Amino acid sequence: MSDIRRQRVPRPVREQQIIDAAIRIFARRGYHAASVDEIAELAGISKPMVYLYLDSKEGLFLACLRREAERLLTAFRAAAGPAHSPELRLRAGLLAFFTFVTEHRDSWVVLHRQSSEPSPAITAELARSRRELLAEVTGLVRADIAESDGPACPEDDAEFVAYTLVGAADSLTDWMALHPGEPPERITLRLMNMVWVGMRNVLDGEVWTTPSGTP
Amino acid sequence: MSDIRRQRVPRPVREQQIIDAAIRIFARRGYHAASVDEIAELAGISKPMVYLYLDSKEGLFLACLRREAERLLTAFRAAAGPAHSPELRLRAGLLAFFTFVTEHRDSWVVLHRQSSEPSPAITAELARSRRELLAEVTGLVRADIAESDGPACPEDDAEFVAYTLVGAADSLTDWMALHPGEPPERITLRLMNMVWVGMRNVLDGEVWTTPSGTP
DNA sequence: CCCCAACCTTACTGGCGAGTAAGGTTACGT
DNA sequence: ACGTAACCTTACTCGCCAGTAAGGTTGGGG
Repeated sequence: MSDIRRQRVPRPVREQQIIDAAIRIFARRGYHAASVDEIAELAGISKPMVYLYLDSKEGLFLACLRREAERLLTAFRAAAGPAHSPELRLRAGLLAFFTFVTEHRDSWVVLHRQSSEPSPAITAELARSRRELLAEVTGLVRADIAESDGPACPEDDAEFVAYTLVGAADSLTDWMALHPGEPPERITLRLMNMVWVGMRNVLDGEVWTTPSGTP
Repeated sequence: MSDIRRQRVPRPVREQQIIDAAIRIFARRGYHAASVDEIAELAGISKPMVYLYLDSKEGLFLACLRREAERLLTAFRAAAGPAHSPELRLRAGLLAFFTFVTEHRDSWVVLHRQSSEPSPAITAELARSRRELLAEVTGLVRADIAESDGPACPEDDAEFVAYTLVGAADSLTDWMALHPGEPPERITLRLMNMVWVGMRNVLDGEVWTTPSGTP
């Protein structure tokens, strides 16, 4: 009848379309529950194409992981690189992160919310991308120590702070979903506000005293 | 040969054994990849028993969810309840949380690291348990506002802080796995240190100025 | 002693989904 | 024009796993 046959498309383009579709489905269903048929259908293609271009379900997932990890890290570095003080770099990095997640929610889910271990290769790639993001943040925190205090930076305290920041940011991702109006700028602002002062406390060694109002 | 026949055991006990096993497997493999056979085997029992006692795979998962959510919340409330100031209550709550996660890592994974949506009932239960934990933390934060400032507490700022805290704590769970020596007390201390001062900033309304060293 | 209820098993079915075999169609270079 | 390589499909196989049917064992109350 209506001769809308499926458009023929060159391989690199098709690959990206498949990966786009895969990210949506993997994010919705999780790795195991996602079916290659469904991904193929969303990509407007039939299943064997997926296997021809990406080898296997695992290969497809790895391709998603690699592409999105690259994107996020690039965005983060591009934002945090040029700023002048460590504080401003961290701010810019966080803003880039929240912007990225706002625009690519599914990517973040695929990258960071996968508890199970589908296969060694996937576990490794997942670990790698997380490590790289953490390393980036840890670097910023370290830079801050170096600049302000000088010596005696406590070994893993920078890492501790980085974990706290990344975890907070991840969780705030959910908060954003509940408050669609909030712009990434405001969230960044509040988080910086909340965390910047305290970071110094931790990095200078703990000084917590049982506090204010003990009746 | 050796006549170690499987012990006969009353129903309520067996149910708990099955749930224990299920939590381990669900945490390791995720909901979909976990097989009921494997759970049954780990529980020292055959598959039909699982269906007899827990109805279905979904029912089994729900039972895990309910039992562990209950445990965690109870531990949290028991710790946070008796302390005197909001600050001490929060500290005690966090300590209880880190202690719980140290002792029941799998439970936390099952409760909080499930991105996919296996079924409406599971999604609902998962959402419920998270909401309750968040509500508990939000309550502590609110109480703090009320005590110190008085009026004009910003609507969702308490919620914002709660999300930050829970996310940070969750992420620090991974950090703990990397540093097996660290006792929950030290982690709690550092987190309080890092976050307590800044919380006030956020709750009093944002006051962030582009900072210190702008060359 | 003997029976019934609670406990437990082996041995199936049925469907879903990863991966594949075999071949059809269009663009493009010559 | 026409062949060939790139693009794409229909129609399977095969294994895994949720869920079930049918029946075996044991202890404790009459």
